[in-house]
Amino acid sequence: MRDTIQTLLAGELPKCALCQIKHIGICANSTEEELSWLEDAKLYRRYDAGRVIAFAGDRLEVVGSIMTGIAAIGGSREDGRRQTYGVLMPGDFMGRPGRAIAPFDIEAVTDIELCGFKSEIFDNLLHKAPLLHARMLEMTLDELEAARAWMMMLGRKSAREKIASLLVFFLDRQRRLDESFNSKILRLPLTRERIGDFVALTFETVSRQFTRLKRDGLIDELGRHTISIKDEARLREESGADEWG
Amino acid sequence: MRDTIQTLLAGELPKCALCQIKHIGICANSTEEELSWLEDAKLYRRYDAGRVIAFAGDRLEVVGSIMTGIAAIGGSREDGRRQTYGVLMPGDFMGRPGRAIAPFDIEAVTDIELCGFKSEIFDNLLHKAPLLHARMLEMTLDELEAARAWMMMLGRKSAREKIASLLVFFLDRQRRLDESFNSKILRLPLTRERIGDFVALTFETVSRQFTRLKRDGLIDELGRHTISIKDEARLREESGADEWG
DNA sequence: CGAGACGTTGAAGGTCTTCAAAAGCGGTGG
DNA sequence: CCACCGCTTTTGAAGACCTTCAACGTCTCG
Repeated sequence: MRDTIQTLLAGELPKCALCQIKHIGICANSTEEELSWLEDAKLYRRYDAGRVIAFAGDRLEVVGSIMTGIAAIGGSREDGRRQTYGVLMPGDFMGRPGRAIAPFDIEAVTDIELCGFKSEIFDNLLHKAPLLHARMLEMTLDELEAARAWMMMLGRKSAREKIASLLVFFLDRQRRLDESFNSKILRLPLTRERIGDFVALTFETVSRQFTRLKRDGLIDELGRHTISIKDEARLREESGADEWG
Repeated sequence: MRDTIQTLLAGELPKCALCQIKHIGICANSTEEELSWLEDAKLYRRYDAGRVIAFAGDRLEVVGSIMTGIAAIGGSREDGRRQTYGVLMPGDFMGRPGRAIAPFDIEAVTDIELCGFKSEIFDNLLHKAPLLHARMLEMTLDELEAARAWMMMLGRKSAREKIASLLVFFLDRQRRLDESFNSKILRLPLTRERIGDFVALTFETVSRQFTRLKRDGLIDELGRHTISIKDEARLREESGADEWG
């Protein structure tokens, strides 16, 4: 994070060629020409952990790809009930093209580095760059699929299944991000409350389920927010595995 | 339905110009040229009520726009738990472009007429018709937004709020479909069980909530599957209205 | 070290589910 | 036409699961 700031100050934007997420991001399928357009337009942004990047209804001036860190998309209601609708992790795209108003809250869960574009400029690029457009559609369809798989969990799973599902979900995401990574150690930088927002449980229930999963030997907690998966097969089984393929 | 079959046999496909959903469907923004391509490629399909159009994992040979009727996208698990992820109503697009395998079950809730395309042909059209592609992206983004709004309901709403939400949802959809339509009468051709799949409740709980909403004077049931909205304001209020704008 | 946020655990209570029975509705065939 | 069957719906009672309320423990950081 200090590196990035220095880099920005020095005016040396990291090259796309060196980008960690170029093979999974919005730019993954673009031609050299399209990439050069993107490279010219991009601007890095940082958001500190805990910062609300946008409240539902806000204009979102900058859209773009998460490079590092995690953001959460969610909503809340007057009485305080909250629900996380999805997470944005490295490679994911933040913001809706073609509509500047954010439909939901977006919050930086950890520190975030964004490879961003002013939203009007990105919209223009989208129109003149067909492969970028196609990738956008593909990613949106994937997200829709993921959102639907999530519904089964929200609506029909027990508390234990929900927590197991969450762990499997993040484990798979972590692995997808770094294919070489096959560790059983999961970093989960979320408070119990935020986990509850995610799977629609109270933080007390989340806590209880964690202690039971530990007691049953499926997982172990190494440090705050660091989980060791002791029995992945059973964890998957208990998550009601058929979903989110 | 007999009409349609005869029409098909006679080779007289209804013209796009006369189409009821042309202003909301996938073709809504296309140029004359793109429309002519679509018109040449289109083929009508009918599915009877109750028919499973595709099971999760099936190849979906035909994709396209729902012209009349309702389809449900959902999933189920070995133990019988089921969840509906979304409905397809006139104007909605059925099937995922670029991937022939259906990720979820698709079932015809009522009789359906589909303005369809063989999936490879549609994919090709999508590549050469930029406005069609843009519309596809727009519709997918809308669906994603709707799916996320739905999550708040699944995760955080009480049984009563869920049923109220469902009624408001279908009322709004019905009105959007036919702008002139401002009736307080809602046709809801779903069994209690299917409603339960939708909002993640058992059919018994659905039934109980309906009788309470009737008892409280918010709604009335005219006939099987026909609901009169007696107090729309309160129904909206009780649905926890901020969602699905 | 103290304050504040986060986490754990217990007990009580509420909401929804499960199990069960009966009634309503629609279609079919005698 | 009515009796009968299956499917849907309603309603009740019991029970499970999660939440709520409350207290205490733990970690981190000024």
